Order: sequence, then structure tokens, then C-alpha cells
Amino acid sequence: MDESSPRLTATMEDYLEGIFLLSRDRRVVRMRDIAGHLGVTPSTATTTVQTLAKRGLIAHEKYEDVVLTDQGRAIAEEVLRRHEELRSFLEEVLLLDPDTAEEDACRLEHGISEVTLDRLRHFASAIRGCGNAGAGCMRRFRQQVQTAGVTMEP
Amino acid sequence: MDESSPRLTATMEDYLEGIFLLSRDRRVVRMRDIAGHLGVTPSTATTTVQTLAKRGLIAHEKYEDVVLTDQGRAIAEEVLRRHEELRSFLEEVLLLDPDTAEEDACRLEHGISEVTLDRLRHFASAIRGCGNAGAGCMRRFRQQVQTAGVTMEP
DNA sequence: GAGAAAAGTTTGATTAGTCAAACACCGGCA
DNA sequence: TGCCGGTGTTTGACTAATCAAACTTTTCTC
Repeated sequence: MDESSPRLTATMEDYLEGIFLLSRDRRVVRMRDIAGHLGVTPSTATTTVQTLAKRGLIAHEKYEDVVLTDQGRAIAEEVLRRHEELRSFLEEVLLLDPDTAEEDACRLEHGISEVTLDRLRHFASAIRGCGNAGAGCMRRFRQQVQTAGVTMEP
Repeated sequence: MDESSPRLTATMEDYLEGIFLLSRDRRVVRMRDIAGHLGVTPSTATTTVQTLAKRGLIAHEKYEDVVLTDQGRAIAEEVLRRHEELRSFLEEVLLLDPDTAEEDACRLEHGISEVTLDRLRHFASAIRGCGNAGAGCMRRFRQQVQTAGVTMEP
């Protein structure tokens, strides 16, 4: 219930996003789920959840399950939206394999601006409008990717 | 002269890139130049340069000017290359204004993978092959940007 | 219901990044 | 030559992220 501290770090955004995702799968989200999802030890998960709770983004009582506040959920949804938009651009436009697209989306979602994301979205929709066969430079790009000169795997 | 510690943070990459850039303008790079370029206090610049020196990426004697080692310069050039490739994609393909392109490149350069950067590069060259007028979906995208539906400013 | 196992928390340590304030060095000028 | 101002460094403080180890609480199982 403290709210509005400086600015969230990438890690904090990852925690909120992760908790949001977990809460869509399970009835309750427990500390070990968070630790597992984020790849950290339970003690790290505990302390980070505590700082997020101090900021009013998470509701958490000792030994109880972890729940996002409305504010926390709003941020989590925002981060997830950026993530998904990025991932879909990387996969559908740049034709990256799903794993690379996912990994890069994870890393870029914290730094990209809304304006750029907006452009990415419009660009992807313009590309989709080309149909599967594609035309002009898009067809050329697809062919390049499918053949030699372009890296395919990480 | 310690070398090969874990992995560089985004901040460390920014310091190396900044020092590299500064050393292209000036005869020598001094602590205050670095502090000014990175927007931190001189004391912060000093301590960060010291940790980079411990890792063998910077050569620095107390009160002397700051110089990148070969290893440090190699990393700086790598970061700068990522930065420039990203910036040029954002500006030339997504048609973002120079300031936004620069800012986003600064933030994304640390997280993007080599594979994705490679795709970006090929994509941009395919687009360039379309000529200024553009064709098909590319022309449509350009028109969209120039008119209503797409955010133009930050 | 008692004890063991699992889950969660605390404590103490480390690395990174940052600042303000105090302190040290060095070069120019009077 | 001496000292003053700018430059650089240290010190002390803080936030964030992380772990391992010790400890506490809850939950399960017999």
C-alpha cells in the first residue's frame, strides 16, 4: 500500500508478468511456482515479492499464496502485451523460429517504446495484407530466409 | 588484467560504447567526459571504470586518462554495431523519427540476439531493394505512417 | 496426534550502480 | 613559489538482485 516509487526494473516486470501468467494456469500461485518460473531460489523470490508488495503491486501475507493487486495486474498485462506484440512480429515478419522469437521478446519487452511497438504492429498488419505468397520485396525476403544467406538457428 | 568474469551488464556495455565514441572525438578521454556522456556523477564514473579495469577492458591509472584495452574496444565496437544496425532499421524500415530511433536503439542494443539482428539487416536490405516508391504492402505501410492511424511522436 | 517432509522466510554475504560529501591531486597564475 | 580551482578519488549510504545456509511454519502421512 505504498505505491508510486521510482520506476520498475526489468526484473520486477518479469516477476509481475510471471505471476500473472502462473495465475492463469493455477488456482493459487505459491512462492515455489514463482521461483521455478523465474529460475531463482525460493529465498530470492520471497524477498523480491516482498519489495513488490511494499510497492502495492502484490498482496502477500507470510506463508500465504501470492496475488497481484489491481495495479500490479494492470502492469503485468501491459508487459505481456508488449511481449506478445514483439513475439508475433519476430515470428511472423522476421520469420524467426518460435524459441528465438520468444527469447528475444523476453529481453526486448522491457526496453521498447510504445511508438516503436505501434509501428511494429502496423508493419505486421501491412505484411499480413500481402497474403501468404507475398509480393515484391517481401517475397524476396522470404526466399532469402528459406535459402542460404540468412542465419536460421541461434 | 583479471579478465573473463561472468557477463557484462547493460551499463557496462554503455560505458565501453561511450568511451569508444568519446575517444573518436577527443585526443584523450577523461573521467568528466565519461560522467557527462553517461549522465552520472564523476564518482560513479570512477568506480564503474575501476570495475571495468579489474576485468581488463579498460586501462586506467589514478588521475590519468581512460583508454580501452583491445578486448574492451572489441566489445565496444560490437555494441556500437548492434546499436547502429538497430537504429538504421528503426529509422529506415519503421520510419521512426531520428530521436526515437536513437533512444530505442540505446535500450534494445543490449538484449537483441545476433540472429534477430541478422534478420533485421536482411529485411532492411530487401526493403531498400524496393526503391523509394516502394511496392505492395510496403507502399501501404508508408502511406499509413504518413497519414492517420500511426503514432508519429513519442 | 506426532514427527517428518515440504514450503517459506530470515540472515549474512556478494555484485552492481548510484549519489553526496569529504578528501586528494595537479596545473596555472599572481 | 605558493595557493586556488577544477578534476578525480574515497567513503559512507542506499536500492536491487542474487545465493547459501539456518531457521520457522505448514502440511502430510503414518
